[in-house]
Amino acid sequence: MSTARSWESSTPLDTAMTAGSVLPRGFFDRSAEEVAPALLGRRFTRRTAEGEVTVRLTEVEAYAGPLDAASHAYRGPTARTEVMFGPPGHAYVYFTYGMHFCVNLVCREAGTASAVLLRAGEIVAGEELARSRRPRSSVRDLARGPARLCQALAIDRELNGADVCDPAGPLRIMAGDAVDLSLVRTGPRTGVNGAQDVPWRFWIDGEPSVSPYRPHVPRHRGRPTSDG
DNA sequence: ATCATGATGTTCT
DNA sequence: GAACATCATGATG
Repeated sequence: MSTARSWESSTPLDTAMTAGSVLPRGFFDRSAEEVAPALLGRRFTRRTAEGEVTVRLTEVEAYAGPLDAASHAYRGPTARTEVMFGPPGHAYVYFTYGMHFCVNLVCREAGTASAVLLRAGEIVAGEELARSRRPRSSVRDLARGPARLCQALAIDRELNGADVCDPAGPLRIMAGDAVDLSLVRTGPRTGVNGAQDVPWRFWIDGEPSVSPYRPHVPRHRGRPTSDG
């Protein structure tokens, strides 16, 4: 088949790298659906003055550009999506639902919008700091979901555009630790209102930190009613 | 476990 | 004005 699981043929670009280095920018210079499964299992580290928190990525989602009705970049560049149209290897952070942030890693060359949403991870370092940021959360739920992950890692709009391939930067994606592709599962994306059938959600089989699948349900804001 | 709903502000129409 | 790449909470099984 020409279409089935074409991402499986992608080759790791970091086999010769040591565990302490970041992924090279070239890793991101290909389509989001190729990059997404290759990110699973890798370490993603946030540094602040308080210390570092690291997650092992367990769930991601790919978004393409103008051909993907679910992508923020579908209708062309705007002030919000400017970073998505920029060079690869940078963080696209957006604010949603009036209170949450989500983070993507930008793929492909400048001018072509494509990105991978980081949906969930397992905390592997800095758990105490992560718990202080989400004091009511169980350990399992600390980074289980895209907005929770941003909370645990203290990611907000200040990090929009941050270079995740910069080894000295506040956000780093590390080389190494990729999971074997035999452990990768795929399915429809979560929480999107268009192109839901594209199987561009990727996760590691059996991981407790993977978020439960919910079909998207549009809801309008509650209105005051005249009868109370 | 699932389901329903309120919270909240930015972006785009 | 409506939608939003969501989460916490409370009800229910």
